[in-house]
Amino acid sequence: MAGGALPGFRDFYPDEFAHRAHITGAWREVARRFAFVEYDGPPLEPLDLYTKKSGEEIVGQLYNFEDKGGRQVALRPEMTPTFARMVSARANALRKPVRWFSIPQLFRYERAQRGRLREHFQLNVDIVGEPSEVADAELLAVAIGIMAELGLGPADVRARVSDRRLLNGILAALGVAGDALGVAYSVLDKAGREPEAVARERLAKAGLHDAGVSAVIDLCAPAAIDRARQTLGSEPAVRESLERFDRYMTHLASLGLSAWVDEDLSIVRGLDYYTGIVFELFDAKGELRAICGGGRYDALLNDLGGVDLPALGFGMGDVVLGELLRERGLLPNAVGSGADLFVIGGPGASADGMAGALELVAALRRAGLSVDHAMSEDRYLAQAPRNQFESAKKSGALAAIYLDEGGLVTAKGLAGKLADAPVFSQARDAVVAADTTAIEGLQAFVGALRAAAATQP
RNA sequence: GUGGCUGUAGCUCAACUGGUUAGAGCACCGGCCUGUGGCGCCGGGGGUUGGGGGUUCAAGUCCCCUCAGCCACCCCA
Repeated sequence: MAGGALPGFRDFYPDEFAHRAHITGAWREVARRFAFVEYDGPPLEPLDLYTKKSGEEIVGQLYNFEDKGGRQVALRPEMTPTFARMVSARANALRKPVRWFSIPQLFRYERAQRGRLREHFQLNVDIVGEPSEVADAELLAVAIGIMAELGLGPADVRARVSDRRLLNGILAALGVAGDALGVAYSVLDKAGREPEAVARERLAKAGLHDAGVSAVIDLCAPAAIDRARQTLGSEPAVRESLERFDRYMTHLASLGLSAWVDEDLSIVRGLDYYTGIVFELFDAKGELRAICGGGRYDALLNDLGGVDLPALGFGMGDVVLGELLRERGLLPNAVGSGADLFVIGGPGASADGMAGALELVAALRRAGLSVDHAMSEDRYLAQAPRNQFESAKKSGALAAIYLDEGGLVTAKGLAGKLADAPVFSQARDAVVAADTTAIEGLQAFVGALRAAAATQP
């Protein structure tokens, strides 16, 4: 279809926006529960904020252009450089540890695919100034807490954890060095996605002998860390990292997260700025891309902002997570307007005409209620009542309200059958005059309907 | 950036080997059954069949280009 959104960009119709709000709402709620505070930065940044550290080749992945002032700019592809700048600028003034989160919309100029668009929303959660592995456990607890908040369990989502320092120690103990080191990282990163034979060939080509090749291949297995505990525990290069990693696992257990977590040395995380414990969240079936990834990057703030503070964080996108929730039927159903009340005509409608309806609408809204109505004199005064009820019902409103006989306004619930529909009447003049008792009565009536609707499937 | 598959109303799909003004259900709008029973009935709007070019008496149907989507690479978020 012509005239749609740009490739890789999404239109959020109300139904889709409700899904997005469901996800971002869970992000905010859990971040708040973990005592993180929200920040944001500009969506458009100087291009060199991203090229300075990553080199010119990253420009191919950026949504960049020259602005009218001749500046080279880019839509932000990630939040970390902005975050690093903001923290660095006030590093001395900020109370440590810093615990911040943000929900930026990020952009990349890449070919769109499933789970991978040119734009997405990504929760960023970061901790700065805390070297203890308790902070690492806390960080993963946030990510898992979000999964639980959205209705996902350990059978749906797995957290895979590793430690770059531990991996480095193990590789050193195995005698992997030089060119082979980079290849070993690549092989681990691609574990399960490339044939073992190809991996072996690449390792051999990098100068490893058969025993070394097999040793690296074995690291891809889930039990690799356990094996290292037994065979390499006494190696000085490994022991310290192993002890730290074990403390981390103990903290996760104390936080009640053991059921979610798998040790897995093949979690390397693409970019090499990670320096310690790293993790990723995947759907348990392994069909989708990673839901979330993060870890410790103790050197990055120094590199980007010139401030030497330990830091760790993760990013969690809305696209893959949304797909998983959709598959599991965990996204909220579509709703109508969600209005509390829909004003329609009634026996008393003709007496006061449209003015009577609008005065009632205005009074109800001043009382804080959400109010919809037909916005047409024809429909209000002339349309058959049953059709007006039909319209009110289709709008998604909880109740219809109309000018009744005897100077009353009557509200009638729209869910279920007529015989069961709750009814509530008040003197019209009292409602329009904002009489406290009348308004509170209506609010209580609406509140009861809302509570009843919330228990429906 | 490379390769493969797909592209008909808002959605799900029809249209025999190319053959009259491209149909249906759902959704939407209006009306009716003089107060809604997740009903019913009548009517309506909406597609230059993704776009462009070509072959043909005739193209949604065949060919080419292009755009978009999906998938696999690449890369990562």
